[in-house]
Amino acid sequence: MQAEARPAGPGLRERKKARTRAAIQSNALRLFREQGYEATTIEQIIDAAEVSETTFFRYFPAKEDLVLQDDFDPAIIGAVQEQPPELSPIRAMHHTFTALFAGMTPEQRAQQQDRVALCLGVPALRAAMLGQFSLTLQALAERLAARAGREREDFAARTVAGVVLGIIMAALAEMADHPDADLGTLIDAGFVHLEAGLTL
Amino acid sequence: MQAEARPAGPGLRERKKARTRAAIQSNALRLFREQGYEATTIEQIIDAAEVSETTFFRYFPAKEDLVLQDDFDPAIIGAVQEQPPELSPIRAMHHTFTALFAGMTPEQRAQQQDRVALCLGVPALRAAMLGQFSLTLQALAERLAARAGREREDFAARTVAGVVLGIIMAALAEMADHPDADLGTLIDAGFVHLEAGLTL
Amino acid sequence: MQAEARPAGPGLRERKKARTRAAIQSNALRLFREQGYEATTIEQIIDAAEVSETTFFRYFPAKEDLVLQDDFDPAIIGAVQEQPPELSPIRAMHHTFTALFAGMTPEQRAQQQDRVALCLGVPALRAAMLGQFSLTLQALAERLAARAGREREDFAARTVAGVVLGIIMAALAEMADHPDADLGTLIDAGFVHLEAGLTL
Amino acid sequence: MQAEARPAGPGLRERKKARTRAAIQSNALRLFREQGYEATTIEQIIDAAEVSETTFFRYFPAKEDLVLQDDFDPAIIGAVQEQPPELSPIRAMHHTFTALFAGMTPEQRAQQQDRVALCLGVPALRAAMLGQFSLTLQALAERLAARAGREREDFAARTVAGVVLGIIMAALAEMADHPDADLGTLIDAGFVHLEAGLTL
DNA sequence: ACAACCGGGACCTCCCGTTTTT
DNA sequence: AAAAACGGGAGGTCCCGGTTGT
Repeated sequence: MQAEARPAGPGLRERKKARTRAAIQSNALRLFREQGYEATTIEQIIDAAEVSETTFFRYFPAKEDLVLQDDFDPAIIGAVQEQPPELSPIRAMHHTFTALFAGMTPEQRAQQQDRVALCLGVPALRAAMLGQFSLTLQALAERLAARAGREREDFAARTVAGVVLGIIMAALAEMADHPDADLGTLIDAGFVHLEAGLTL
Repeated sequence: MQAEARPAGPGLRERKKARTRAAIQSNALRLFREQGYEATTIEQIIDAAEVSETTFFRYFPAKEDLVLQDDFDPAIIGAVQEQPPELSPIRAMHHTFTALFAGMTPEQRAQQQDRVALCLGVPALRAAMLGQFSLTLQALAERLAARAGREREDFAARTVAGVVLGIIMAALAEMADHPDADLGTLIDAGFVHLEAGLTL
Repeated sequence: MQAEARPAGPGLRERKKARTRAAIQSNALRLFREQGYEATTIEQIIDAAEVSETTFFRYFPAKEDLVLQDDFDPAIIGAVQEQPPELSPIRAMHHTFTALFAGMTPEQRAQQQDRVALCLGVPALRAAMLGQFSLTLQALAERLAARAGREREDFAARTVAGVVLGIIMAALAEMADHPDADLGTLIDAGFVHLEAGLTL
Repeated sequence: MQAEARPAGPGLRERKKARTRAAIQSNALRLFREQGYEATTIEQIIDAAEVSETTFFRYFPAKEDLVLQDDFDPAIIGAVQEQPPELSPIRAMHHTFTALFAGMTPEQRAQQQDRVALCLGVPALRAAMLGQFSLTLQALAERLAARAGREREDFAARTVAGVVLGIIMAALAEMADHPDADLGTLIDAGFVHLEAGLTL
């Protein structure tokens, strides 16, 4: 009827669709992270998102479509933004992680320790965690590229992001052997080693 | 056991097994190329390779192993040994990859390109491939530690190995956007960038 | 058109409903012919007919209701009418097809050849084409019965119609092996053979 | 090795397969009769036959195959062989069907009646059944050609086969209107009419 | 009123571990 | 010991009835 009632935004229908879609995808990505892609069933996803199987397949015709667009855990990304722009990429990342771990409460720290131990112990979870790395790499590379005024797909930025994730992988590998080590300390040591030239 | 009976190569039985294995895998990769990974059924593969289902599952416990079980990781490990001990770890790894890609036949190169494209395109394979990375990391770290006279679980060696894998991950991420890029060239560029200080 | 107000015929609303109904059904039958019954989804039909799903189900509560009343290709039927009544049924049908193919332009001929080749090549289409035969048989039998002054459901008329369709099936089967053969020639040869007693 | 151990019959495996297959099909047809085709679910069938869903679909890739996969076509082909070679093709086919229907037990007759009624009533089955006709035509034509010392793809033989199938189609069309008519009688009448010149 | 959306359930395919037959 | 058959369970498509938004 009246024109000004719904001035700009999409109708209620559109918003509801977007919410449904987001609910499905975010729950799915969370489950993938927790259990792995293969280990997560559609049924678990629809239970978590509280939609029917039919609705699920209407939004995502195949399971893999859930992964193709990325959401992504923004904690690291956010912290990168905070670093002063004059820092070199590696130093910026080093500071990022230092700040990140310094800012964690003991409970968070303990929880993280648990989660890491869990992930390392269960092969499916380990694979899932690593599987997430490609998303993280891409998101991190984009932030680093933006920070340096480069384009999104810059390969140099990807290399930096890859090296950072490599350090995290090394730290995780170390924790598999020493479950009581501190992740933050290991990552810090990795950066130190990197900045010292990776000699042995 | 007896040494002089079959003096040099592997025995006839070994060779036959290798042939069967190669027949299955090459037919599978061809079908994957022609029809896609998901669209190819195990039945088509065993028909093409003329083996029974039982035999198939003996050689490849899961479908994804057809793509993932590679001769690449052992090849890397082996090539590391060949590098002169005075090279720094990173330079040694850089040379290792240069030599590895230089030594590949065009067919091997093409096959690798196919496998990488396959893995990047299929979420299940991508997750599985990254899952392999933790094994590669461990094996590589052990070789680097041995080379430097350090103990197996040395964290510094793991950091180096992690950084190397990070460069590979960056190269793979790049190939997801540019499928026709050459993996060897990308990895080389990654090392160059690393050795130049990872600036942006 | 209409003489005074709306004297006898159905009102505008009725006519519009009939048009909608016909649009849905004719599109559906066309798609069934082209792709087969099972292979055609309701969504394709409503897209083709440009109606909503709701409307569709109002007119046809179930998919199979689309088939129960028939439309039917009237070219052959029309041509049967033209034959002089003193011809025997088989001779009349023979002449019908001779006239039909003689009256075709080269383009029509080529197009028909293409369509036949297409249908024969795709199993779903072949089944769909044969599926139409029962409708054709019924329509043809009715015309032949009317022509002979018999009732609609006369079994003898159905037998004649069935035999005619049998000849067409034989011609189609022949074309599956010889794609460049001429359909009209084959059908003519079939009739000649039939009239000669079907000896071998 | 030893010859007399398993002299003639098929191995235990084959017999078991045949039993499984028969158990599935007979239970399915019984349920179809009791409840109708669409109203019967696969789950009910596998419960009745005590097999798993997987096994069910191994034997019958689609639900409609339960009705269509018939022993009828091979039976026709076999019976053609038995006819004395001096009979004309049409008379031979006529005798074939006469013998075929005469040789059926009342149960077989009833089962056939059921299957025909089923096929005629369900659009999906009707289309699929007619799709089978092209296979039957080809097989029949080959037998007729062999019988007359002609080559496999002989067009005259195909015409005879087509005409025979045309008579069957006419009989089926008749049964759609008169479900209690006897198929054998109708086919016989069709042949009689054909041999009398198809007049009306 | 009318379209869009959602939900339930059937059908069907595939992978892969287990059991049976040869 | 090799092959075949079986079983369980997940993914994915479709039909169609009921509800909700416009």
